Parts: sequence; structure tokens; C-alpha cells
Amino acid sequence: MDGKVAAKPDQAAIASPRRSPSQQRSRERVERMLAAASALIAEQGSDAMRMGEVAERAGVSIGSLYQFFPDKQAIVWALAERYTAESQACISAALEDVGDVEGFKSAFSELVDIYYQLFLAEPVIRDVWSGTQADKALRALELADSRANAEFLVAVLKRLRPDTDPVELETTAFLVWQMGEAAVRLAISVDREEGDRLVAAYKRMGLRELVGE
Amino acid sequence: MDGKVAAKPDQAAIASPRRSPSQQRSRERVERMLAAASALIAEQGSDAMRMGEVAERAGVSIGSLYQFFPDKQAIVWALAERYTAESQACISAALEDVGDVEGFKSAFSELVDIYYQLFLAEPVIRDVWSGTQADKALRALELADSRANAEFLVAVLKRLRPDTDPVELETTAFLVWQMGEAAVRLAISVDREEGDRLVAAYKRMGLRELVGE
DNA sequence: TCAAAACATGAGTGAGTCTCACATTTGCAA
DNA sequence: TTGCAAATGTGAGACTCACTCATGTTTTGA
Repeated sequence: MDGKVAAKPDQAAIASPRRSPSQQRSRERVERMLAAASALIAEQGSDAMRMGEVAERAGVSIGSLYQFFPDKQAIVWALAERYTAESQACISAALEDVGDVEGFKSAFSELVDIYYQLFLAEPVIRDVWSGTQADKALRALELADSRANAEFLVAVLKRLRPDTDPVELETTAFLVWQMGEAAVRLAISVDREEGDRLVAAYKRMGLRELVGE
Repeated sequence: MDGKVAAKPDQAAIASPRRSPSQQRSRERVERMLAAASALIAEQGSDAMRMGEVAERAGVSIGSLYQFFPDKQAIVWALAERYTAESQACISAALEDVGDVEGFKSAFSELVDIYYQLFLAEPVIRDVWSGTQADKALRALELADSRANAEFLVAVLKRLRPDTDPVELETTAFLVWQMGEAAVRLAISVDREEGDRLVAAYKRMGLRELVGE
């Protein structure tokens, strides 16, 4: 809501640092800025995070902050990108050596659990993710990422179900993946017991859809 | 992102007009304010909507705006509440006289289509919905609403599948409902053709889950 | 008819983002 | 070693809002 974007940059210079740190010193400072931002988001959410606070906690001036991040949003994006990369690695690792349907089932289940635990434990991810819904550019980023992740599923499914129509496979995988993100988001916003039930129900649902009854 | 909430009201006086219009004149003015806000949200999104602009377009002063809405958020909420009420009516109408499984299938399918069309056609709904993800209070409102809607499903399912465990039924219905909202949201953010495929896939998935193969 | 309640107004307040003119440090070639 | 250009660093203050409040105007109802 709202937004104090002083000079609306029209076509946002999406997520790219205004200048990328080339010296060791500045690279460390940028790290400190990200760490400070991460801590503040964890404490109060990105909406309540103040640029001045980030600068202060990182031990830099506000000008330095804007030297490397074009705007407040960009800091959130930078954090989002890290988590994205991290989870990509997680996913490919979990799925790459699946050989049969049983293997797939347990890999899928494990994957969902990892996501669930990650969201439960990491307030920053939750925050970034909800920003993702409101912000057009972030949403696009997330969709692309989600598609990439669904591709991992498709790759595996093509081996397990070689006779299924590829387009259908693609659609199903993408849908199931997105449903998974929605399910986890839902699960963490209700009490733990119900959350667990919902995640379990999602697993059944997703697996039924992906590899049949 | 961001937020210019000047005097953070601590425990937000959720969505209740600061003063409800009692005279005919002011009721009309409030209508104009909501209409102006709705138009502006449709044009640029609620984030870019400026209170000054709303006032100007409604032909009232900014002070009058704050006479009836405690803050910017409240305007979005008021709009959200209208749509919520509208869709509630829609849902109960579609589900109330379902007698058998076949009837349920077509009612469910119709319901999903209505939602899909609604989101495709109404930019304000889309915007309000995404705000719902970022804002804690709005999210709670939406969850409660979603639960209420899922109850309609549960009521019907209890008739169709009287031998199923009620808790499981509840969980499944709630999950399927939320998945539906996520599916529609997803569908409108990709191109039309893929969106249609995704919605169709969701229908299969939801029905399979709710009334079996 | 008149006082109280409801309504209307918009300049002003303050919180917060982002800029910019100027200072300092680093890398590196002469 | 020296010196200069590029990279960095700084923070006062410009600017953009959401929201307030002191001060009028209109409606209601007794």
C-alpha cells in the first residue's frame, strides 16, 4: 500500500544495483546492508523497515545504501533472489535421481516438507513472498521461477509417464507446483495442527494428480 | 511496500468508517468517493492511488474523505467487502439446491468459471486480492471469508458423502477452495489460452478430490 | 427560531524515500 | 613516489505523500 517513490522511474531498473560493488570493501558493505535488511524484515516486515534504519544498522550512510540499491524494493528483490537460488538447488537435488513412482512419491513429499519448514522458520521468506503478490515485477519473477521449478517435475514425469501428452503434463505440473506454494502459504497462516493437516492433504492431492491414484 | 501511515493507530480500528454517513447528502458523497477510488484502482492499482486524487475525482475535499474513512486502507476494505458479499451470494445460490454428484459437478464447474470471469473482468478485485496477501488484517478477513465459503461446500458434501470423516471433509473443502483462488489468480496472470487450460485442470483436480474419480 | 449535531474544507504537519553536491579512498600508470 | 581518475562515502535537505485540525457551513429536531 502507498509508496513514497519520489521520482517514479517509469520503467523500473529492475532489481539491478545502481552500481555493482567492485572493490572488496564495498562488497562487504553491501553484505552488511543485506544482512541488516534481512534482520529488520524478520523483526518487523519489509513494510515497516525504514531505509534509515537499514543504513544505521549496517553502519553506513543512507547515501551508500542508494549507491548500490536503486530503491527500497531492490533490497527485497536481492534477498528474494538469494532464496530463489537456494531453493532451486534444493529442488533439483531432491528430484534428480528419482527412478520410479515410489521414489517420486517420497521425493515429492520431502520437497513439500522442506518448503513448509522453510516458510515456518524464515520470516523473511514469508515477507518477501507476500510482497511478491502485490508487486507486478516481483510476481513476474516468481512466476518465472515457479515455471522453472515445475520443469524439474516435468522432466521427471516424462520418464515416469512417457505416454502422457506433454502439454497436459506441463499444465498439471505447473498447476500442482503453484498449488503447493499456495498450500504452504495457507498452512503457515493457520494454527500448526490445521496447517499440518492441510499440507498432508495437499500432498495426497498433488501426488494423485501427478502420478495417479 | 512502504507505508506512510502517519500516526500508526497501533490496534487498527479495522475498516470501520470514522463516522457513518447519516444524511442523504453524505451518503451520496461516500458513494462518489468509493466510485472514484474504484476507478483509480482500476487504472493504476491501489498502491499508486493517491488520496488527493480520490478526493478530487469525487469532487470532495480531502478532509471529507477522512471524515468517513479512517485511512487509505479502509477504502480498499470497503470495496473488498462489497465484492465479498457479492460473491457469497453467488456461491450459496450456485450450491444450495444441489441434489446429487452430477449436480455438484456442474455447480462447481460453474462456480469456478464465475470466479475466473470475475477476476478477468474486474481489475479492482485483482488489486484488492493482491493487497490481501501483503496486509495482515486483510488476509485474516479473506481467510475467514474463504472458510465461510468452504462451509458451503462442506454442507453439500455432507449430503453427498455422509460416511466421510467430517474433519477430513472440512480440510479438503478448505484446501480445494483456497487452491481455487490461487488457480484463478494464476490463470489471470498468464496468457488466456494457458489460463483456460489451468482452470480446466484445476476443475478436474478439485472435483476428483471432492467427489472422487 | 435556534442550538446542537453532522458535515465540509484545505492549509499544515510529519514521517519517510530518495537526491545531490561535495569529501574521501582506492587502483594504477608514469 | 606521485598524481589523477574512478569508485565510494556522506548526510542535509528536497519532495511526496497520508493524515490532522481549527474553522466554517448545513441539516436536524425540539
